[in-house]
Amino acid sequence: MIKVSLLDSRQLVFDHHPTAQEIISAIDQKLLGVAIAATVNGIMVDLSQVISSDSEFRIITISQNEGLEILRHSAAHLLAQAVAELFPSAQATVGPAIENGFYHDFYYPPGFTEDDLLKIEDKMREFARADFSIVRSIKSRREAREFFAKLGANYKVMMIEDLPSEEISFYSQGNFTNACRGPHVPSTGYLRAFKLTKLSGAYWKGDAKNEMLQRIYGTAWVTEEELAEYLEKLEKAKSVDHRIIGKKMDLFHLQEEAPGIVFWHPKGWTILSEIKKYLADKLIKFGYQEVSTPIILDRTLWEKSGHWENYKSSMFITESENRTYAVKPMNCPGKIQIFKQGLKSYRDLPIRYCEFGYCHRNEVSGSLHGILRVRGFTMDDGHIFCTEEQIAVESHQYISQALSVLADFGFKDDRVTVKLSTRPKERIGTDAIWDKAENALIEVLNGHQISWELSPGDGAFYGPKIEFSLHDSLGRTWQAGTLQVDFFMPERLGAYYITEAGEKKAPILLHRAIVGSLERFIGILLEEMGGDLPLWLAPIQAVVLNITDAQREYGEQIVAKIREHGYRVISDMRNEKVGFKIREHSIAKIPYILVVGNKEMAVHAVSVRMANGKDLGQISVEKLVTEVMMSNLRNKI
RNA sequence: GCCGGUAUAGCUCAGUUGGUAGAGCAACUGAUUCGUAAUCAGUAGGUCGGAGGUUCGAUUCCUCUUGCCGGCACCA
Repeated sequence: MIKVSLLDSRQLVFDHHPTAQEIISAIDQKLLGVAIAATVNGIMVDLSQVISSDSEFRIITISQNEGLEILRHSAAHLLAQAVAELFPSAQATVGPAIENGFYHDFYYPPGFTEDDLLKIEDKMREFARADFSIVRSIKSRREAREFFAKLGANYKVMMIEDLPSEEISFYSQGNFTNACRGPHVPSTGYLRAFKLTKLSGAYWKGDAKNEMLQRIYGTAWVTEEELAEYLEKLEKAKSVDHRIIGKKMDLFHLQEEAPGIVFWHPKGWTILSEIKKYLADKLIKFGYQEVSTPIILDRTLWEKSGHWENYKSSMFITESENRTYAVKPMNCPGKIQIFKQGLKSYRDLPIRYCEFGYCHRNEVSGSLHGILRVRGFTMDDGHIFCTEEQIAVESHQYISQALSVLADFGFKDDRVTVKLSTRPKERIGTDAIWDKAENALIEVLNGHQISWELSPGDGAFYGPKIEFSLHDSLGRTWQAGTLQVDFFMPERLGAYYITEAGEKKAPILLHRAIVGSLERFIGILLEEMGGDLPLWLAPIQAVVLNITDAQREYGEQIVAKIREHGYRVISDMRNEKVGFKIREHSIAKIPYILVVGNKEMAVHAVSVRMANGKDLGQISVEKLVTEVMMSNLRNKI
């Protein structure tokens, strides 16, 4: 008895080894065929190949993800087929499956328009309805090259040259044939739920030095329901976009005169200040001393540090009285100047400075994104001057501290991606030093109960780094915290300490941040919480509203009383109905809505309603501020 | 920076063969004094992102430009 498991968790049972055709006919076409794949002599193939040969084979089940990947890859082929039909001069290049969908790149200098996208999608549906069989065949490298050369498909010829194998598999559907590793669904009719989503440019081989191709993105699912669900999810994610929340909650704005530099409104600045206060307090407890360094520094300092050479084009430069200055893109050269004041002994190390430095980087225009990627940002920057022997302990502490801080904001391990970025092509220092630094970080990472991944070549020019990344509402990742080992900068800037043996030696510098840019962190936090900030971060923590003018004076007394206890409270004594006011403040996400009417005034109390609609009933003002709100404040999250 | 979009009232958006613009919400004024997510009526509000061009006439067509959006590339 042979069991065949399908993606929708049905099982088919055969009393003999079924052929692929038998399996396909046993599957209700309205359900799913892509669930199955087969192995022939242990090599995974797709059913179209099995149909074309009489080999013995064994049915295996594949995971839903693998099935979807095959489906999406086939959707990319369908897209290429449609483009080939409608735009014969467009040359197809690569078209892989990606998370939630697929894309395909084309060399097509005139460029596609959004109208073209609709036409292409229609053509794809037409071809899907035609239900072309997808048939696999093999060509030699020479045959493959000739095949594409005849079509004038130069990019395909280049791709063939790059393939290691001499035997190249091809897939045909209708009159469209493409080289492809496969596997694919058996026929185009399996593609039922797909949609082209966006149009973009992308560099050939991902290199900005190469020509730009046209990239068409799409999404594909097994069923129409799943497709609709996915599109709905995307819509929903848009509603928690930090840019929209920021506007609705009146937190900040950006304007044309300062692209990428934030105007913080009172409420937004309150959030930033609270986070800064929290972090400053934590850092003191972690053994740091807070400092502040100049925002504008002479060019010669940046030349010594190496930034002038490496990042001049993205630094803001200013001149005065024949001197050239740069607005600081980072805080380390400044902090090194503080370290250099006075003579330091090995006994003083480690020295930990922290600084909430306001840095500016002239990021290229296309990279700006709300407050997640800006040109002016506040870093929770910290620098540890230490000996080589202290690297491990300090790094270890940093990771524990970073994880605990992120957890305080509600980011559990699964919301955080940890990466180790190693030596880049452009770098300073010898390989031996890089080996040492990278190995030190690997050891530290392995000493923690966290999963991490390697990101080769992504380190800074002066050292490797550990990165903590967070995700936005659409799943894009943004770097937050980072720890960077730097063997070079203190030396370049002439910083040293006196060793036990009485010699001068440059300290190791650990650059580290936990939330990174406060701007970015707030953006992510807003998206993560959908704007529902915990009490300690809420810009306005309570609002007192009256029912009629009779309680106006009483209401103002309550406001004064709550404010005395240090809470951010406002009054709303407008001549409006209670329902109207409650609605407004609920939308504004004020955690405590306090209603005062004659009943409350009589017993010196307030009626407490939470923003989420929960009614706590009448509570005395004293109890509210000393117990109810206080206990909520203690819960960080 | 590159590719493709996009910019209309404080906000969200309408506005097609080119004839100087509308709605809802917000704001303001008046009435209403009300018990847990929208009381009613009225008023005001825009050199249609900026510059140039075509035209008798441009929010609309063309060119340039700036910001923003989605990707690509970049991210010390």
